[in-house]
Amino acid sequence: MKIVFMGTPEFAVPCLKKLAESKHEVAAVFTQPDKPKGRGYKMIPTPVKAAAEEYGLPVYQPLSLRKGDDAEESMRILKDIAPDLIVVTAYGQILPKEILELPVHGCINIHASLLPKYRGAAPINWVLLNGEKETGVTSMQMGEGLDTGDMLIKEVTEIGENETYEELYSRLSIMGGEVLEETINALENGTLAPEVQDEAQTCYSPMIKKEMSALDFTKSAKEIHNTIRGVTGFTMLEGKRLKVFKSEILDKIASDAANGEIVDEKKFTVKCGDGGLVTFLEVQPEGKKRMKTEDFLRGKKITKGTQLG
RNA sequence: CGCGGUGUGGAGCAGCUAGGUAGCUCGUCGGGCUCAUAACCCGAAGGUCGUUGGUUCAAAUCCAGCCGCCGCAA
Repeated sequence: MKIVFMGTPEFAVPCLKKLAESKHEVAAVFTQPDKPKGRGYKMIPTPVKAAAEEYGLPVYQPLSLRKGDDAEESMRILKDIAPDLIVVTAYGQILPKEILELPVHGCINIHASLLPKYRGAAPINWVLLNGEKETGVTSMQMGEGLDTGDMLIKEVTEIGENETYEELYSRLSIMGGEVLEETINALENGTLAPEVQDEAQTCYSPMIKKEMSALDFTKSAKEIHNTIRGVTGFTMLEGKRLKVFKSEILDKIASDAANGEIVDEKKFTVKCGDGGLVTFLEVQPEGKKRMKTEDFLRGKKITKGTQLG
């Protein structure tokens, strides 16, 4: 089949690789325009662009597919290619109806959740924030609504108790590639069984905002742990920002410490709102590298009773 | 040229804004103690102080450029 791929972040790369290494022809790759990013506003190519270039695939980066000159240009290119299928994985743009209906087999999307739950932009974060026990990847036939299309293939995986966003993200992206492969095989064999999403079970996962990662020690140990896992927590230690990448919940309950107080300066354990205790395992001080707590504590002395936040 | 921080033995840091040949916690190696231990005691190895140039009798410490890493911001 002649396929056009659309995707942007790291998550989409395994899908692109599967396609590029398959017997199918990847006629074009669409990805978001490069953006100045990070210190010094360096222009960074999107991960998908970088991967596409490794395979020598033609890359297009229209500002928009819905309006403007870029949209018209893109439409012309797509019509010219006349793909049998368009695969979309975390592209970051809404496709207009003309494009959805252009390929013979329409457009297929790989989504990082068990639809119809967690439709939307940030399913992986929200699954962790909500402390879900399992999640997965779903492929679907794209319709006009956001993540509302008929489901094709679904794969489930368990979430580890201390699993973080980064870890789950990379696992799901690999699963995404596998689900895509299966979906395309089934499509070719005519064995796909589209399933309509049950609207009653729907829930959305909106984009993450910066404030959401601030640790609120009046909340329970579980909520704090889930915040750290889902969006990376941060708090203030002696007036400086401290990011928290990894943590674990202790079985013990704190005695009489205040919320957000360090109760074990040897392990960096903090008391939470419900009396539960959370130990930070990996942190990053302002202006410093990310490091394990044990390394951090070698250089920085913290004392029992210090208040965070 | 967006703002700011930082670069010191294997790891994390101090020292630097009062220039004078490097220190702490941990790790490593050797030995000891212990029923035993990731515990404790004694000892050792290991650093061109990111890089280039400048000031100086003398620079990790002052000045300039460069490189790298990080926070904020997008």
